[in-house]
Amino acid sequence: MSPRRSAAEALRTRDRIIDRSVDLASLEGLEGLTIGRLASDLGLSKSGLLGHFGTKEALQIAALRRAAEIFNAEIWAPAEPAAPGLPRLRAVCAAWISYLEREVFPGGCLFVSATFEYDGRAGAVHALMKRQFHAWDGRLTAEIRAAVRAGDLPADTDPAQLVFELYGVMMSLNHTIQLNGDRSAAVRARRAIDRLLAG
Amino acid sequence: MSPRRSAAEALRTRDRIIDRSVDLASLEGLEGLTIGRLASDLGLSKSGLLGHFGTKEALQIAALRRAAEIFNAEIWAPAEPAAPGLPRLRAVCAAWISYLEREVFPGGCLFVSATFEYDGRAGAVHALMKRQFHAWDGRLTAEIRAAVRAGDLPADTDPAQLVFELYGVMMSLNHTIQLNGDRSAAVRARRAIDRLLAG
DNA sequence: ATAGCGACCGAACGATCGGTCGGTATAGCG
DNA sequence: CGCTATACCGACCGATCGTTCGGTCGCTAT
Repeated sequence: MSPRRSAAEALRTRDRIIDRSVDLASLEGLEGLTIGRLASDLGLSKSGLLGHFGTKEALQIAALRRAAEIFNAEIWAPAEPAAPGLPRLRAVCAAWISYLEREVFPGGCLFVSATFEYDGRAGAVHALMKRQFHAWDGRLTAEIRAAVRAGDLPADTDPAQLVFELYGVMMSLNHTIQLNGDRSAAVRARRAIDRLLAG
Repeated sequence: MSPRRSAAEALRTRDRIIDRSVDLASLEGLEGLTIGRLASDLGLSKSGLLGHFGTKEALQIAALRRAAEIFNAEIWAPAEPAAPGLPRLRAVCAAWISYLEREVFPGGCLFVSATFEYDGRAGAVHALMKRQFHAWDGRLTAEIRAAVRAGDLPADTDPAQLVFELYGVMMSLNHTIQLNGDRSAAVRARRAIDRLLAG
């Protein structure tokens, strides 16, 4: 049926596969993502699709990387113009809540579901996820420290403690939106963040 | 090989199946729980095992119910003797943190993973989970209201807001323990709770 | 003593899983 | 133009999924 595509078109095909993988994985989980379903959704054969990645694990990793790019574009990039420290921290949290509220991923934040799906299992997916969370920990911690230096947060602030609580708010928001379909929980998240970041 | 067991032994068999299901589901997810794996773990045939429940969905529901019993026994029962309101609320949170710290379920709180696994899907499992969360919401809300009436929490406390933030702390704790194996995060959870419940 | 219930087994079902293989047709390069 | 690299397909693999079926055998009630 479909003959060979040009290199440029092949890249677009690969792109479409990853995009659809991210959406499907957010709905069904990274493990529930199946090659057959994905192929039929995109009008490809399983073998043609898998040719782009080799293994399912490689596809999962590609999806996770793409999700990280989207996350960065949604949360960190908009906050970039803000001044380091508390202003940027506030911008990050606002973008984060908005990202959950708008359901950028149809089944909720892919990292939240993936971390609870893969926290126990070993393997490349687990390792990559751990690295990604660690990177975000680092970025958040850096901003918190800057805010403390600037006097915008109390001097005795424990960055790890604050990061821990920030994650909690975001996970609870993701949970409420996805389980109960209650997007208005975003106002509760904003209130919680306001209290956490009050100087 | 194994002949028929008496009715009492059959109940014990059913019990063993459910117990093992809860553990497996906390590690692999309610969907990753497979009949074949479960049967071979317990030295049963797939058909003999499934005969107790009929369908996989019924087994998942039995596992979820059992998990709820354990959760109640771990979190609510120990807090029962405490006075209604803030004392009981503190007891509940302490037991909750301890339950996560001790990893009562080997793969972390089954409800946390299950809610992120099933929040999108329709079906009996989703419905049951939603009901269970709703029940806990109600219990927590009742204690919070009692604490407000007793003057142990500020009069302008929004119970739904507090429940939202309590869930966040527990989810973040579960995440940290399971992804990073860092049980010491329990001290961060206790600090966060102390601040949330400070009069 | 015996009939029947039911817990359990072993074999098999169709479906689907991730993955392999050989072939085909074209795009890009010489 | 011809050559090669490769994007893709269709057929197929063994394994495993949840589920069904017929049969066996011990417990229990008569």
